[in-house]
Amino acid sequence: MQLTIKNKNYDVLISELKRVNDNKDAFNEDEIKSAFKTEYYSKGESFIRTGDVPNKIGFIVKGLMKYYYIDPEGNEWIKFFSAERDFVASYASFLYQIPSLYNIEALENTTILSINYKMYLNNINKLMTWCIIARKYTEKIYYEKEKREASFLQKDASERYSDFLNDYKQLSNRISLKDTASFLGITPISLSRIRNKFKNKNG
Amino acid sequence: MQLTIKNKNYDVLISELKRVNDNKDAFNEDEIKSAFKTEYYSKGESFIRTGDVPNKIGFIVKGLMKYYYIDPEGNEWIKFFSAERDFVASYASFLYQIPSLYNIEALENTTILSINYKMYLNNINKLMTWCIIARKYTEKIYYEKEKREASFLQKDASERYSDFLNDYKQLSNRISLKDTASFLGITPISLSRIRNKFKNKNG
DNA sequence: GGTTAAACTTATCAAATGTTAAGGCTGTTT
DNA sequence: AAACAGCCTTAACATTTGATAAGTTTAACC
Repeated sequence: MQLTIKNKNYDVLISELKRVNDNKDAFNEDEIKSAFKTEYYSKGESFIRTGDVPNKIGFIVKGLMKYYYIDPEGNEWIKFFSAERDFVASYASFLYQIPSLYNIEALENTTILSINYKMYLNNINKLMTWCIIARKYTEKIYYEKEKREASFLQKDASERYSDFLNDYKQLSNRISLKDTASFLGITPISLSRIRNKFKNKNG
Repeated sequence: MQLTIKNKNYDVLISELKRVNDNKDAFNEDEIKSAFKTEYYSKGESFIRTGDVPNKIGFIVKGLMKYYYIDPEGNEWIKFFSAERDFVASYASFLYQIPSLYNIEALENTTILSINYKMYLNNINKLMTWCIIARKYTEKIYYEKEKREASFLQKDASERYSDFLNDYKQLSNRISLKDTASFLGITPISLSRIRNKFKNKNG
């Protein structure tokens, strides 16, 4: 029974890897199973803590996680959300094996498949397919950062909120106002005001 | 004579590629010369224009370029500066072969070595070394975007300006107030006020 | 040398966002 | 049921930033 569930988890990962690799059959289940282990994180538990050197990358089978910085005043600033079929990692810190600049924490009970640094290095340096996948993943998250940069440069908080509702349509109702504000780089109070304006405009 | 100059240009590129590739000798001059062509851009000329599908990536031998969005009101918002020994590209658009979302323009007379899309694809898909270099380059610019995201989330304009002076020590006096403000996501007037405050504090 | 255009500064007022404080609502704990 | 904590809203005031306008400096051009 447990085995069946685990196989399903691996199926999700394999189908995602295949998709990224242009649906070429470059992986078999045994390869994946030996590299990735299943882990569970309850709501509120951390996948990575600020200051730790990350030793793994995860793939989310089910659930939702937030990435956040903590500033000198102790405030959280969320840089990213990851949900089903996303990878989850303090990526730059993992690559350079330096302390993570941010926490990654489960917002819901979350199931992941994780691969450790040693296994990652073996794969990335020896297998062209893995290198392609790693590069494409990096390109994807780079593109997301680039879009986010553009919105910080050009748009005010109202516009960024409006974009957030579009970009994270399905996810946005799983995320609290406080966390949404944190993601937008404003205070919860400011976001509450913005919502109020929207309500008055559209109602 | 011209040949000598060109060889020097290639030397800079080769040494940079070697550095990225952990100083392994994976390139020879002929390989590089057949892939990269020398181009010159005068101050004010564009390397890529908004809306064009980028057909090349450049390596700056000498000079300085700015990357900028143009918003609906016609204002420039600078996302990045590239100078000597940097690659220069509308990278995401180049990779996906979609129209560039921003302009890249020379702030000084600039010499680059450029590689076109076809040549890039040949190399990236066949040669492991190129794949590694492309991945590392992507990782590097991703890391820069990540730092920039953190500063937009956590810091106000004064702090961002102060960080800019540190991060771009050598470059900052080659960049105008207007362009600096644009890079920081504020108006030139606002930056002028911030400078004034700094002056009064430290003088 | 004089003209012009662009860059930079300063001032004033308006709008957006932060800060502090208070109160309501919800779900949890005891 | 009562107490409590966390989330959300609202209000009042302070600060930051934007918008407009005017004036100065700088640099380029004729």
